[in-house]
Amino acid sequence: MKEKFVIIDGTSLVHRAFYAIPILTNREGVFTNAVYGFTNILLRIIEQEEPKYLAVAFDKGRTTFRHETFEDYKGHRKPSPPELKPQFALIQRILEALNISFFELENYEADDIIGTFVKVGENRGLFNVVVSGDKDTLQLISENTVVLLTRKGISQTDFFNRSKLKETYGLDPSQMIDVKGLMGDASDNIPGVPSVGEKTALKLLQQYGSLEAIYENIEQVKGSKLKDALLAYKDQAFLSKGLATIECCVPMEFELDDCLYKKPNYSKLLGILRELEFNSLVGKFLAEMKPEDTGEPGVQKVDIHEFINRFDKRKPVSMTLELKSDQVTPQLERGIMVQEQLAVVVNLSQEEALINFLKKYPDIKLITHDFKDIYKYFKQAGVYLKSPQDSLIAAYLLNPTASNYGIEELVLEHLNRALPEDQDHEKVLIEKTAILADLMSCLEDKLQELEMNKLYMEMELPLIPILADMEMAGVKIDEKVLDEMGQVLQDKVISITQEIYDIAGEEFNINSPKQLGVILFEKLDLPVIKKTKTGYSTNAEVLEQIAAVHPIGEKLLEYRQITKLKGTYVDGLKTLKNIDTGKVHTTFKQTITATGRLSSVEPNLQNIPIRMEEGRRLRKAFIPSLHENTMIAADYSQIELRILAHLSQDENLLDAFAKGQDIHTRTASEVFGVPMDQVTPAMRRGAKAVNFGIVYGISDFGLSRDLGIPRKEAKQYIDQYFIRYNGVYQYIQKVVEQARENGYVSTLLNRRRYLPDLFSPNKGIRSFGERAAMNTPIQGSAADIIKLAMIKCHETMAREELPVVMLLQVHDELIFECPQNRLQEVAEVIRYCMENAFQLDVPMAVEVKAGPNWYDLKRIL
DNA sequence: AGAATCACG
DNA sequence: ACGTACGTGATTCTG
Repeated sequence: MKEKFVIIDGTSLVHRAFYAIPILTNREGVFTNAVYGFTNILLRIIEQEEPKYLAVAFDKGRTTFRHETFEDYKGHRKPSPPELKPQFALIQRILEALNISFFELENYEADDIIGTFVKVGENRGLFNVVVSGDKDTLQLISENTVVLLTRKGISQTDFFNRSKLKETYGLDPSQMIDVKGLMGDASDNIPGVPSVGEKTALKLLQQYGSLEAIYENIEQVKGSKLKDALLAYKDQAFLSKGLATIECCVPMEFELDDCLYKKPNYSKLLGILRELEFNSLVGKFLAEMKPEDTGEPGVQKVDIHEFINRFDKRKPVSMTLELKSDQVTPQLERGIMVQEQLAVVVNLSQEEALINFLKKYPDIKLITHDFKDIYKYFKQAGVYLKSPQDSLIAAYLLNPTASNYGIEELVLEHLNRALPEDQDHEKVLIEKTAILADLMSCLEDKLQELEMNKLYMEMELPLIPILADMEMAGVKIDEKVLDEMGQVLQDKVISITQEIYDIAGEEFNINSPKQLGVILFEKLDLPVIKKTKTGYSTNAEVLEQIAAVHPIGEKLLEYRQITKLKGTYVDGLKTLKNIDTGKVHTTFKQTITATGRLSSVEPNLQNIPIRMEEGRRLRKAFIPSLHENTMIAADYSQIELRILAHLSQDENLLDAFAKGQDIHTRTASEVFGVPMDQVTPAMRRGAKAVNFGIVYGISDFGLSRDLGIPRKEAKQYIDQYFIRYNGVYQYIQKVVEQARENGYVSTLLNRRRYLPDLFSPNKGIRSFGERAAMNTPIQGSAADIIKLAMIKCHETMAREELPVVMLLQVHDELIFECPQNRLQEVAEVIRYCMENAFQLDVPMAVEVKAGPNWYDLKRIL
């Protein structure tokens, strides 16, 4: 078996890939479709052919013509789309990382380099495999050279050797250039003989053998038109043949050994693949990597006692815990601690030693990845940990829109290094824990550089135990309230279901938008108002319009409302209520949102109904955990518009807040040009929608939809708003402009969000990025401020030893419970902390309410 | 797994 | 002439 030399036509494969793969960009807006397609076909060929030697050739420079003779056709090669040039650069980086040699030579085409390699390969007795999308390369076929031709697209290749070529075209390899000479090649700007296509060219050559022979026997050629064409374009035919001939001795220094196929440089490769977001390829290479490829120094595994004896209490300890998660009492499955070369694995049987160790050294500097769980575990065991570092939080701050904050991914991204793959789960855990120290110091450096250290150290880190305490505290649920509501709702569901079936004249699954669509728009023949990707839209907006013309609309709206309440809230809350505590213990996620807000899951307590009275009553089920306690809800009034006033320094907006005016009434007065005392409720409603729109990154379409007014009118509102609040207009322009310059936007406390969408070629996506650029500084700054308020509340309450528990955060409000007899005192502290969390150029107003449950709340401050 | 829908700020 | 409000999570249906 001869050794294989695989020679790849990089240029033609990249072009094929570009057209075959749908547009693809990474989150920085870089086009990657050709890179992706090319890399995939390259890897597939390597896998399939197992080459000993491998080389990739590219065109370079003005390569339109091999021989600069053809005056009439001195045109240009079809220009590459502008997106393709950067992709070539990326591909060359990938090839470098793969340790694959690639070649390009000024003024030569890839074909010529390939021809030269084939010749070298033949001389050395190798078996050559040429891979190309270009039929020109078929001329290189010989006993020891075959060609793999990509078919339409790139997903498949056709194999050509001598006999396959004969079978397909009835010709020998050397005759392929004669074919080109006759028929030409538009994509290569080879003219050929006009009116001669593939069929005619093949027929002529099968008959006569070569271009020369055809002209020697030109009188015998059948068809006078064909004969005339051949004679008229004789010179052009021979020139075309010359153009199609691949040169086999380009002047290039080249050692075959340079092309030896080697293993990739994994860390470099994974770095690039990560950057391009080729996650499936990242996975593929992670899987094939061997531990020795990373050069990771080993750590020494010792038992917990030896660890305690040998560790240095001044130096940080990395820790990861595997916990069976229960919000209140997490169970330890395995714990790992690493300090420099020292590692320990703790299982359940040594739990006590672990806890005692941290009891003894509670101030030890911990490096963690998700400290909240660790804090909760030790708190439950009676140990209050301090001074942590948290690589999860740090990584989130560096890029809040990442999809994955796993240790492996972060190590790849930030350290440009891959963790070893290992079957042994424990080894992997030790490796992951060991690398946290390196990862953390890298993340800290980056935070420092972006001036985000304060945000990290003084806001997000101190927030972790506060969130943990809230989760562990939980909110007491009065199940009787839920049961009663559940029963009422259940009865209603049954009767409404029946009514809907009666109107529809048949039974169907009302929960299925698809089936519902058929009933509404086909059976009942109601007007189709809106369509979704998959069919008819049946959302509330549509149903409301149907309700105006048909009784089924009203019923469906009611059905939706009731089943939502029953399913998501009544039943959902009941299943998530903890049997031991009688409470629901939500989990606050600190690393989910793009803007810096928290999110709440299992259950989500940030979306308990309030807007509709029927749903709002659910809040009666949320009660204080002790009889003597009362619920407190403190919310910021108009925090986002106040932040807008601060950020934009708009005189009108600043003035409105300085005077303590109702902001929507003031806006109505400005937009509709009437005095404040003549603003009607309808005007105020319109102004409120405009204010919302401003915060969201306004469009006339959105506003018109929200208010149910013509788009033109909505546009007038917006124009008028921007005339009256010109500072806001200037600010929004500036934010978007700077976002485009920097690629990111920032909040008051320097939280950052990158916005690659701003650079999308897709206009829709781009406008989306622009609206996000407008909204994020506002929403994100509000998130900053309430987080500061939480810290300030927590600190003050601890210092003053107030008997109050923080239960929930709902974006602009905080929920607490405290003994009824301390209510006034506690409420004052809450309001003070919230109003003074951060100094804006407008006053901050906080409303405090209290009551026996989350529903019956009365204003007390 | 993704789409559709709807609950919240 | 497009397609659009910003940020989330839970449930249900469907391919």
